[in-house]
Amino acid sequence: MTIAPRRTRREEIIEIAARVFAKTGFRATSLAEVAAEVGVSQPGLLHHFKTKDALILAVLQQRDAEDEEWMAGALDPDDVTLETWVRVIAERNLGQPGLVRLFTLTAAESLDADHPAHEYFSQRHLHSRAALTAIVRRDQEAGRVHTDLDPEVVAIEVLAMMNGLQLFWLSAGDVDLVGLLMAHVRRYRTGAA
Amino acid sequence: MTIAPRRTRREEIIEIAARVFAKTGFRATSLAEVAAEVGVSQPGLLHHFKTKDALILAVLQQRDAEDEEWMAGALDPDDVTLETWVRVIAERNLGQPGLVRLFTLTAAESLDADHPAHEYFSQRHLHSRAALTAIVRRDQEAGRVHTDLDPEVVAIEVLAMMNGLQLFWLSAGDVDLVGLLMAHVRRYRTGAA
DNA sequence: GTCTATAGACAGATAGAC
DNA sequence: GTCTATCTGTCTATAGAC
Repeated sequence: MTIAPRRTRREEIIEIAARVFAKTGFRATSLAEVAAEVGVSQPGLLHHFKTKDALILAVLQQRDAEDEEWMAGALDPDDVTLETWVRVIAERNLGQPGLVRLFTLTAAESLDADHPAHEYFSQRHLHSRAALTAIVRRDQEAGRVHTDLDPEVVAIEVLAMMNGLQLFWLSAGDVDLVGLLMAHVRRYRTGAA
Repeated sequence: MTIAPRRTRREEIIEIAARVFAKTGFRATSLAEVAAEVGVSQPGLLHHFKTKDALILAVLQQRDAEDEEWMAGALDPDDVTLETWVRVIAERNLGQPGLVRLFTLTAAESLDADHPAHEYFSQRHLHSRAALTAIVRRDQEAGRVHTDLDPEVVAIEVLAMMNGLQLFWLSAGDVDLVGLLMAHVRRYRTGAA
């Protein structure tokens, strides 16, 4: 007899906190707001996360873990190309503006060295760049991407474009996130104009 | 006999507030922090700006006014090209990481409709896109940029790339902001690979 | 595991003296 | 134009009952 996969209160808090932090960021959001959304008292919330800092870190790590799990299901690691990688992420983000906003806002906030997620985002940026560089390099070896391009440059360009377009997309609503990204990425293709 | 251009207290406050808001953003920064840096009491600061909201708006508008004035001196409006426009802005930003951070952080914060600068940044984004689109269109007419590209798409791509690269540049320090931007923009050139 | 109560610090804004 | 004093509200975190 299997036990039904019941969502723990901790998981529930993380999910709701992600939504609330996405609106006003970490620093300007009070634990009381999160607690009210969850339906517990504010000290009740602190029973599950000792400090506010611990909560935002748990939120970010949980989201990364879910993304990683989802990516593993959506893409065969041996078969990832720059174009498939970008498409899969962009299409997923399209349906989750709240999460995009959480990361856009928290990444900017965390530029401050005193921010609890400062180190987290520094590492995240470096890790993203390295991971995408590896994908680009393999595309070049397979003849899919121009070999006279520096793979590290392509990687940072693509990531910058994703972040930058997301800000406009969140701001305006007339932005074709997936279309613009794919059009951009196609220009790295061998044989592109 | 000319009167020496004396900096008013109001201007001094705006300049210092820009620096303080750049570190922790608008919402998480207290008026007391700004006042302490200026060297006045917190009510003394509110004598010059009735509310905190009024202060951030004054800061942003002042910075825009200074940028516009500086641009007018650096570029002949009849002679601006995509490449010169991007180079001039990127090289200026290189020497003002604090201001770049102020706009990066405040733009993200202001995605919230309740933020005092929400409308300001919405308009700013639209205005930037329109202005750069016009420059690209003129480049196309002069044969400097591929005519099979949509000028609105080029404009939003370039702005997204600028914003995105600035975030990495602020985060990591190993990012060649000007070099990466110019390399990107050159790909729109007629005759580019 | 969740609550009430509260400590202790800090917020933005106002009143009124000088 | 700048100050001190203060109002009123909010914040994170803790203590301790149930």
